[in-house]
Amino acid sequence: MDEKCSCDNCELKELFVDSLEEDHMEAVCSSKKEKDYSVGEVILKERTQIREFTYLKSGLVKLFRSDPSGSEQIITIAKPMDYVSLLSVFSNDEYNYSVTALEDSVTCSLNLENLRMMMRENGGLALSLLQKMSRAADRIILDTLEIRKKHLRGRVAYLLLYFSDNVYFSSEFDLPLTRKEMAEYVGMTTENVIRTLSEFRKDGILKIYGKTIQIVNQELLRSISEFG
Amino acid sequence: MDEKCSCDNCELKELFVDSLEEDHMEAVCSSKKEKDYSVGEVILKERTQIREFTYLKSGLVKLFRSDPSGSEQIITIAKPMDYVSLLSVFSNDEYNYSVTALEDSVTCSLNLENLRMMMRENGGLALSLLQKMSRAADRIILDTLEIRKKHLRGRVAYLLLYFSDNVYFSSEFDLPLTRKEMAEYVGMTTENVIRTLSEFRKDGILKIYGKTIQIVNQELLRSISEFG
DNA sequence: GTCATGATATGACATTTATCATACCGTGCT
DNA sequence: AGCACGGTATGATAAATGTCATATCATGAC
Repeated sequence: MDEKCSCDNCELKELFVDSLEEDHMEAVCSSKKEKDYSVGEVILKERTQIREFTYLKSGLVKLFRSDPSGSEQIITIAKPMDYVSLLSVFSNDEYNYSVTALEDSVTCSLNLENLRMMMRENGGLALSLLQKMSRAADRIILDTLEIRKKHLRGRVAYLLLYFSDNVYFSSEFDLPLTRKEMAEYVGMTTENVIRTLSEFRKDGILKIYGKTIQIVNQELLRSISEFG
Repeated sequence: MDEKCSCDNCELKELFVDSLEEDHMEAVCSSKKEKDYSVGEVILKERTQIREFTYLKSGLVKLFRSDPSGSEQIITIAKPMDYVSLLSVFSNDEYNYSVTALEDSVTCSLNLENLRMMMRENGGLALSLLQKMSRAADRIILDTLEIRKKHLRGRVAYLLLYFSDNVYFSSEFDLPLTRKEMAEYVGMTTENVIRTLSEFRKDGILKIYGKTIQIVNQELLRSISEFG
């Protein structure tokens, strides 16, 4: 909750900047709600009313669905600008997925009705937003298909490379997920995630110190991800 | 290819009707291209330039991706109003999926640049379209997660019920997919699709006459789909 | 510090699923 | 008619994956 207007250093501003006149920008800025979350906190919960359009300013989050039986499926891991609500904000009354923070995160929310109104008045804004959200949905669909094609080793490799290439930009990083969550993301059991990581370690592909992963043989990991 | 304006009986018209003034509606109508496809024909091909916004007026299509290795993954089966291009039209230069007709189908295409322009000028249209496309993308994501949770029997049951409940509205229908395509959709092998169908027949759940399926024990099929 | 708890780890085993071989059937082609 | 071809079908077997049991380790609560 920031009283002053902090939109100037918000990455989402680029969407609005060409689209909105100054006075509208003021309106956006004054109605927005910024919130801080620490690791593990729930950002939003499935089956609750959608009243806001939420996007991620900083941090890392997981989107997931939970079963009556208690099991969870992770839909995607999203970083800033990957997560600008999801499509359902414009087609559903209730969220059909939950979001929790994997790292300390900051979100910013706009009143959904206001945003709809702005979009109606300003097609350029609508189009920009559509494009952003399309990219996110596209990535989810393609990633899911990609993962489904692979065997266990390929799935784990894919996930590790995702973090290395797209989130941390380093061959060494701290996993933001537990082994269980990794399993929920790529659709396998916790034991098999652990086993596969151990195999990679034994094969000299990784060094593992608890949650810290160091990718030693990137070539090999990449070829396992693509097919192995 | 229709010379006269046939938009009056197009289901998509509802999107435009409240949004566009008469003269714009004329523009849409005159620039649109309607095309007929018969079973098996390619409607669009992945890795080709996106120049049009395409939606399905009638028929049934499959969206799929193909591998260098030759294997195909079906992303979704879509009927009219399920398929209004896909999100990528607004975020990509090239299609990342192909579409072919499972039944005789009619598509209608608008020039994408024109549509963009209309959306920029008319936020209401943009918002309506966003909503339609959101629903489609949402369904793909949720279906994929749903299918991933299930075992073979559950997957086949789910697929059969999809056709019965959402496409043909009858307990007896002709499968628009080969067994191989069913396998490509739900992520299993052709042999196992066939085997599972045979099991269902032996268990008295289905009657099978080639491509014609009759669901005899719907209760049981439904419980297998949910979990069994 | 001790305890409880959940995460990580590994092995043995059961189950599920894929692969390979083979056969049959229908359709279109000549 | 005869043939080639792709779809359907089934069984035997191999491979991949899940389940269950158990152990260790780290962490936070008290």
